[in-house]
Amino acid sequence: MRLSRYLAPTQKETPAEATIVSHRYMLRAGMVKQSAAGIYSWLPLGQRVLRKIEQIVREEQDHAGAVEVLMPTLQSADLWRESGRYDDYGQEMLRIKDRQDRDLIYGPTNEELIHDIFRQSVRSYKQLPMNLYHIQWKFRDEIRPRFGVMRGREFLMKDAYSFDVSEEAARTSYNKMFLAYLRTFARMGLSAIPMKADPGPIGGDLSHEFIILADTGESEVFCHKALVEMAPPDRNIADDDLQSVVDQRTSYYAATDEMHDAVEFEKVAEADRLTARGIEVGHIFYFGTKYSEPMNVTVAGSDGKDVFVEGGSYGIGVSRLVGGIIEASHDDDGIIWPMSVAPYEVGLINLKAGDEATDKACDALYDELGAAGIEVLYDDTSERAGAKFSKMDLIGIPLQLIIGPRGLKDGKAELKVRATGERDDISLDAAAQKLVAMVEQAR
RNA sequence: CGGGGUAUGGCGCAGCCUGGUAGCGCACCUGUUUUGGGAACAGGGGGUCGUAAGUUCGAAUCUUACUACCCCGACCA
Repeated sequence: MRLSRYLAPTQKETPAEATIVSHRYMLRAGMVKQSAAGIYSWLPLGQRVLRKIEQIVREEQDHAGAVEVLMPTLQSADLWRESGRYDDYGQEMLRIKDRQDRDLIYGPTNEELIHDIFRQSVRSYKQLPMNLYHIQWKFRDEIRPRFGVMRGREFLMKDAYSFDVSEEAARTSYNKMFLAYLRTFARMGLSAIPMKADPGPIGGDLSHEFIILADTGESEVFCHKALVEMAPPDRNIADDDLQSVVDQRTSYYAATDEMHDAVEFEKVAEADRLTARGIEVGHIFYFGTKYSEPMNVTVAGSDGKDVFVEGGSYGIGVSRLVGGIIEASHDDDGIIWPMSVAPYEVGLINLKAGDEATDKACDALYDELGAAGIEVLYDDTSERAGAKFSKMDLIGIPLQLIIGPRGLKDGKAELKVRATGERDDISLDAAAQKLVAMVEQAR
């Protein structure tokens, strides 16, 4: 993409309302624009990151056997009356009337809707286990939205819902999601720690929050240090082995402040204790028949008798992750995107736009990298060099190729790694090949 | 929802107390000199001062109501 033809309204100054680093950088890098309290427009750079995160989530859900659907944002109030949550959910749920005076709600979550779909379509235990997910905008009318996209009112969430014929089978579904989540976050460069969680209003008795550590996190967390460095689990684990892998991950102490047990924590060797702040990026629940009973969701068991299905739900805050990743990966100059979610993989800086030789060299590399499938943000504007460097660092493009007349005389360009700040001369002829290799290795 | 605050060009702010028809920095446009880490100079464009009503010869400025947004708290993906 040529920057001269793009919408990336970066700013030198920090907007007054942003108090945390991810919000500041998202506004300064021109990724989002606030439209109302807790509601944002996603500008091109933000939209690309959002889509990349969404795609990683999708791939890992698919791989874990979940099946994608898409449910609407608006839902009939009747379904919520059936589950009993129309009255329980409170003012966080946005209620709307249509022109016929029918009650609608803007969905804060989708348990009711998915159970309705399921009960109308699935009749037999033979079709189970089944896990349906979608990635859709949610609305929760928070008392106080804040921290940019970290606690917005409208947010993009992946929510999956598992259906099983027995509690034991449901636990297998739960474990699959548990491990898929660890892989999902690892692919975004995040170390997410599963922590025992309070199931809250969703209900049930088995629940974990996935927390990434960041100084600006909303909750205080306590855990064993080993969890931070733990490698993500293997992608292919036999069903019979799931429990032992999950057990290995949950055997260490890890809890948020509301579930914290100081006595248990004391049993961890002092050098291994970690107290930090964290951001919740995922939350999984097993809730049994909490919805299937009131909504009469049954399948025929192997004995021919109907049984209530055992359910679980699994959420990932996709739009929150955009902020979360920035909180976890930035410096004083701006964002440092992991390659997997970067809006563009390579930033190409033309230090002297308008100079024939420089333009020619840059244009050629832009074409070559594009042809090789690399996503390039090409700064072809006539700004000064310093402004271009600052902007590219602020936006956080992981690899930068800097081309100016000075190096060009010797057939050289400069390759800069955003994360480390390292800059090396590289021959112009070898640049494309080298970049392709680096990008592919880091994807 | 309780407490506090703000609203003036795209962004950051001054002007308000003491009423006289809007200013600064950044950004934007033109030109010149520059040109490797957010250049300098000169010229220029852009604002019904959140909305409505009131007081007044005259309101960004005083009064009232409303709205929006931000911060702290309780609540939450």
